[in-house]
Amino acid sequence: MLDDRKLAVLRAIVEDFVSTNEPVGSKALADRHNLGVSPATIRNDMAVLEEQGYIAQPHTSAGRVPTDKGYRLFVDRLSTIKPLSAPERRAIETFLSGAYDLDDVVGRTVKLLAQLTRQVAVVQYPSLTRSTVRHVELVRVAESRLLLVLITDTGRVEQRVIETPAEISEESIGHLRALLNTCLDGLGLGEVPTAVADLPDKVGPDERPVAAAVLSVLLETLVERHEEKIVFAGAANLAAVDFSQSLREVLVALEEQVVLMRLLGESGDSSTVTVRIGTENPELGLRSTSVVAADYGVGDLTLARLGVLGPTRMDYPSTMGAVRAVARYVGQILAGS
Amino acid sequence: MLDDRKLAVLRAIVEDFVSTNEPVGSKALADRHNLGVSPATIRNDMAVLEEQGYIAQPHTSAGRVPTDKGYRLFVDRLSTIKPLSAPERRAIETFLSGAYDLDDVVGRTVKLLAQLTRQVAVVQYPSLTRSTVRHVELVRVAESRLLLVLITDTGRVEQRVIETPAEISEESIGHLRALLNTCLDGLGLGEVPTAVADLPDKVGPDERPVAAAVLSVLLETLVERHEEKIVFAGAANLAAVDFSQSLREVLVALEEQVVLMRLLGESGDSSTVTVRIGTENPELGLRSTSVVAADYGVGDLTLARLGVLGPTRMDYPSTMGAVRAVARYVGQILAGS
DNA sequence: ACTTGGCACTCAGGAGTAAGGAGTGCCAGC
DNA sequence: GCTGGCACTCCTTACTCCTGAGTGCCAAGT
Repeated sequence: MLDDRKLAVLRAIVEDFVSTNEPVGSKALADRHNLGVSPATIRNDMAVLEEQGYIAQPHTSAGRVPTDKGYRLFVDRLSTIKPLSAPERRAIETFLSGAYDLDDVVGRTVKLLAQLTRQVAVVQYPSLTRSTVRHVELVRVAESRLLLVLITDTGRVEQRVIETPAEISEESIGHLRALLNTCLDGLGLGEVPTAVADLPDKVGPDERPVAAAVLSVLLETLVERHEEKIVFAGAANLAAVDFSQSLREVLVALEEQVVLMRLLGESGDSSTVTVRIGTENPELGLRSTSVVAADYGVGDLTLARLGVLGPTRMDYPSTMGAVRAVARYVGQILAGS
Repeated sequence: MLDDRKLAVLRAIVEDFVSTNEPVGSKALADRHNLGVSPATIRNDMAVLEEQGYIAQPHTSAGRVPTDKGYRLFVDRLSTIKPLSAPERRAIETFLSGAYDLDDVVGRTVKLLAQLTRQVAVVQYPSLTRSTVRHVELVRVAESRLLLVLITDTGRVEQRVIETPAEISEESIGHLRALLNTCLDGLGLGEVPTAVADLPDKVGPDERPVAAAVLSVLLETLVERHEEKIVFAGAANLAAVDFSQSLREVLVALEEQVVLMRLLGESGDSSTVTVRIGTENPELGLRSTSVVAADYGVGDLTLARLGVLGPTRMDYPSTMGAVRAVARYVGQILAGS
């Protein structure tokens, strides 16, 4: 249906439009790319491409602009992910390895990705549900107040205050702490609820109310934090490209955790980097943006996702390269800490 | 120099300009406010006000617009902070009291303030240096790895991993923990360094290297986290008002922690709410924005600052009211937790 | 059957012009 | 010292015209 030359024309249109941000015409194409044919021939090809919905013209006598469908074809078949340069890789590595806790890793990652792509970067915190328990700590902070600290293997630390129904001895706390740790050590957080279900039966009757209180807070922590945390950076980069009046809509969307969540989407099945273009996007108001996202994790374990949001008119090969590279390095950093 | 009527005229100009965003003329003033004089008289007053630098006209034959100096006079002498309505207060209270840890309090506060003022809200995390130690915890997470958890009275929890030079027994850890807590309990964080200086001398020779390692990490934590964390929300509100091309500059400034820091400024000496207008602002690129900020804290103790950033053309009385109210409620919430 | 040059046509965007109107400054009178 | 009147400024909007990039189509060439 579309021969090689027509595909080459489409690729050229995408590339030119991305770099110039202006509708590209047949003459310009013939000049800048050596396709070996005359503008008239290109015009014929363009007519076909337009008929098939890959390109469109803003108004009758203007050049052509890729449609979402056109970008899709470009991403799927006409481009390859562009790896970062060696200096860029080194820069990423040194910048990320300077981080000293999870917050810092995530914070640095999102800034880095924003800077690298000159777009808005979005990073999801490593999922709690897929981590395992490294340690549980109980600390008495007042007569009838405990602090529960939950440390996971991904470096995440959750803490919650527990109001106990009665005063408790240091002894009881020690007992409970030991019990919890033997019970939970190394368990996936998803398994915690079943593992601790019988905890109150294992302690003496005096300690039972306290154990129950601890338990309920522990479970609550797992549930409430299930709504994952997610951050973004680089909003200023939005102002650079011309988003006309929809800029506001984009900013609104960015400030809504739930929307960001949906934006990154589900873990991609086959390829490492997934791309969602324009109207493929679930959100209204983000119809003119694309999202390039990838999973990151330690080894085979996927922990969360990160990605980039920008105008549909973006440099996909480079952006995909940056996202993939950063995802990998974050995984490495997390594995090492 | 400026009689009462001229001040009234200035006030009217500020109010009208804030609500309409258009240069205000003498006729409109006479109509909308009943100043009891004719447009011609107002014109004479306006000429004086302009000569003194309180107002300016964008071009000959346009209405007048307040200058930074004019806003300053308005804020200082012509307006009073507008208290929030009872429903608003209730909404704040219920919304904030739903928070369950410090991160959540700060997160909710910044969103709330942004929504309330329809501008960009900025909240600084409670200062570590002014808090006191509530509890120090040492947890063994591996053979030669400790986790140091520092809990302050403001609910802030800092944790750091310590690589110990040698293996250590649970016993030693317990000893060190006890020592640290008796040493530090209730102390201001600023006093910690001197208080723990002689710690290695108090333990047995075997434990000395471990104690030293713990100590250095503890001090490091205090220092590194001194660079305060600060967050903002409501960037979308910027897009609503017309910032022309400087929007980008504002967004850039917002993403820079240091700039945000300077923006909130020093704790105000006399009044509760401080206002910095336009060029009074230290940052280039924020020349057309104003910052309304206030301290918040528990009781007499100032913990940090929060505020709002918006166009110089903002509703100062309402904004100041919102900032003051939110600051108070955050203090209450922190005191209660 | 495809490619090519030629040509008439379309239409967005900029320049130039004109009318309208809001607002001012000044002056003379009360 | 306030007020109405009046001439003047100049921004804003609307309208027109023109230019040029780009197209679609056709007939001729390979």
